Amino acid sequence: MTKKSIRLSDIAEKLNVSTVTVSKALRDHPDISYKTKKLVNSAAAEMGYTPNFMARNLSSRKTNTIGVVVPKIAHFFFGSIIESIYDVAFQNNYEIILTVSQENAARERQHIQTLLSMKVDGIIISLSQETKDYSIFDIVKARGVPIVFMDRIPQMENIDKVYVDDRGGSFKAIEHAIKLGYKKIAHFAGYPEVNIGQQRYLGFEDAMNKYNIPINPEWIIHGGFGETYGYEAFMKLYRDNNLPDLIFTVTYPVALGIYKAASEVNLQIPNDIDIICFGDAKIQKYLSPPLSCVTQPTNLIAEKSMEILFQKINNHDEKDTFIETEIPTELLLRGTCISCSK
Amino acid sequence: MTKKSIRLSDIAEKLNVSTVTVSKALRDHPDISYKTKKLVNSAAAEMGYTPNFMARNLSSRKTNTIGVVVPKIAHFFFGSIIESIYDVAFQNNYEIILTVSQENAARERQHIQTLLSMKVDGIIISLSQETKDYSIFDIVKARGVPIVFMDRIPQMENIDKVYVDDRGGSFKAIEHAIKLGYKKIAHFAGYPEVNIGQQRYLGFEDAMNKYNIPINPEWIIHGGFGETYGYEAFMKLYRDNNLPDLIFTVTYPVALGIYKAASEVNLQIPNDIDIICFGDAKIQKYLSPPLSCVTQPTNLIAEKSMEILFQKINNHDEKDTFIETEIPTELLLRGTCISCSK
DNA sequence: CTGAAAGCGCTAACAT
DNA sequence: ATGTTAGCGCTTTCAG
Repeated sequence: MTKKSIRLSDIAEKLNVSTVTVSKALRDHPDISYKTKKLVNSAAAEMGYTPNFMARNLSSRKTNTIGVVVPKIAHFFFGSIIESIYDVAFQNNYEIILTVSQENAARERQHIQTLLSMKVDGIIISLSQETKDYSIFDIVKARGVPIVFMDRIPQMENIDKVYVDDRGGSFKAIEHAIKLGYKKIAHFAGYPEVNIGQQRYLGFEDAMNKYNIPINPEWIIHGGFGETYGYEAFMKLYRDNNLPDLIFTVTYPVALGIYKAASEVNLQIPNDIDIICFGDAKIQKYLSPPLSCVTQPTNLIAEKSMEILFQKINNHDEKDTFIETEIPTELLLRGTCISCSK
Repeated sequence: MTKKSIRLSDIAEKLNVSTVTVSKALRDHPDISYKTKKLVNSAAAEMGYTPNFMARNLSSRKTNTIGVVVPKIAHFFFGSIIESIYDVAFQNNYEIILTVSQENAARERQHIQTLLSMKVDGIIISLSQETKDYSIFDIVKARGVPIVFMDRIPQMENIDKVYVDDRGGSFKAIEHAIKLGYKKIAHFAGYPEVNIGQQRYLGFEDAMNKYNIPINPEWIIHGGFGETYGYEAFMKLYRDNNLPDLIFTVTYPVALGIYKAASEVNLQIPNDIDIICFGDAKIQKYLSPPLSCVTQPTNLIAEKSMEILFQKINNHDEKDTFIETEIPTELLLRGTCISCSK
């Protein structure tokens, strides 16, 4: 069994003061004299005192803890975002309770319940790709727990959200490609029900329309956000002998799938088939050729989300104003989509 | 302010029973009749009851929570391990408190303190690369909190640990290379103070010695575990006009740095310079050529660590037996180190 | 099978 | 500047 740890009262007894004095001294409360504080602190250090968060939180009703819900971890985008969130939390003396939905809506719901049980001070969430039922968010709201939606956001009114300029970023990529001379452009579009799938498609459409390039419906392929989908979608077009000149993918793993497929059927990137994707990952620069993309500044997404959350946690008067932040993207050209050989 | 949530006593009052009855019913305690349980459960659901973890844990002295400390998140190896840990935890109804040391020893220490404060039932840790002071682990031990060391383990006696067969894996890789005909083999060896650096070096040495191949000290380069180090170490050898035929790297990011450097100076992999690395990452198969490696089965590492931890949490009698598990590795040959053109 | 009493370790509010 | 009282919401005895 876990050994009994030192309590406030143990220190108090030893010093012949009350527990309240110790409690206040340890928290640097102005009530307490410098001398007493020093005494208490050294006794605490000497005795190896560690505060009990459960007790502290129960009586203070403040946990200094933020709950985070993400669909995945072992993925560059979410990995980077989580790392930034941890950095910001650490700087502000907050702890993170990280939960992973594994793209599963039921699990996501359960995690949110747990976070409420844990009395987190606020929640940051990026939705699973199958989340349709938003009722849990009403519960969160009813509890008065601030929640910020990040990147994968629900179609709801009156929420705080941070997302990248998916539509504008896609537009930039396609416009660039068109100016290069590309006309036969396919889009591997992920799930249209998820906001990022939808918005990125719209950006694609905007650009095609602006330059009066017809969209070939056979070249708009829906599926997921992963490598397998990219691989298979490519193979289908290849088998049908219906390959475009350029493929714009909704995420970089989808592009990775195409790299694999192209190499298997001995097609050269970027000459035989060119690619550009949405989403930045360090590994792209090690690919051959290095993959060009629309960047998603993960650190900005994380920092902005945390900033909004802290604001909501600290100013409860602002309960009825909602903050919506769009993070700008940039076109990052590497070894693909830099010229058109067609 | 966070709204007041439903309490046990609210349900009790409504049902005209005691809070104890409600508490027991909700936890499916055998004391309570089926009829009462049903009544309580439906009332709880209807009223939107969420248990308060703080209160529950404070009185029960069990948190069903495991603390995890890792050096990084946005890294394939740790990302995968963490994901597996979350899976196992979820299946066993445990929560994870994940903390990130960012390879910083002071931060790591502070995180461990926090986990103790949070009264986690157990800890799983992979050390930062600069951790030298092990005294905090004595505190953990004194508190009676089970702790399992994983992959990056300290040089301590009487601890539970899980690690991959670094030495044997390295040996396998180098032996394979030698049999291919390679003799001029360099090793980018990371930090020799960290166990993985040390063991992987020893495996390299074992193989070289077994086949009587002299080790060129200029080709043993120490540094870190990241891309920059790989890049710079390679560039140094290149500038000195002192390149080997094959480089064995301590991690895959180091190999990535070499890919980048080689491409900059127009050297072809694997013909001009061949590579093999320790550590598997999905992206390796998308490199050109696909990078061969010694695998580290992340799921096994995670599962085994959790298994040991649960065992320690549940059987406190086994306090003085320590479990040491070595996870076997395999050689995964892709596009490098598959023939020797020298 | 049910409930009354006590307390987990801490902090907030109110004295002194 | 320090202490007293009360209570956070729950579970654990132990009595009925």
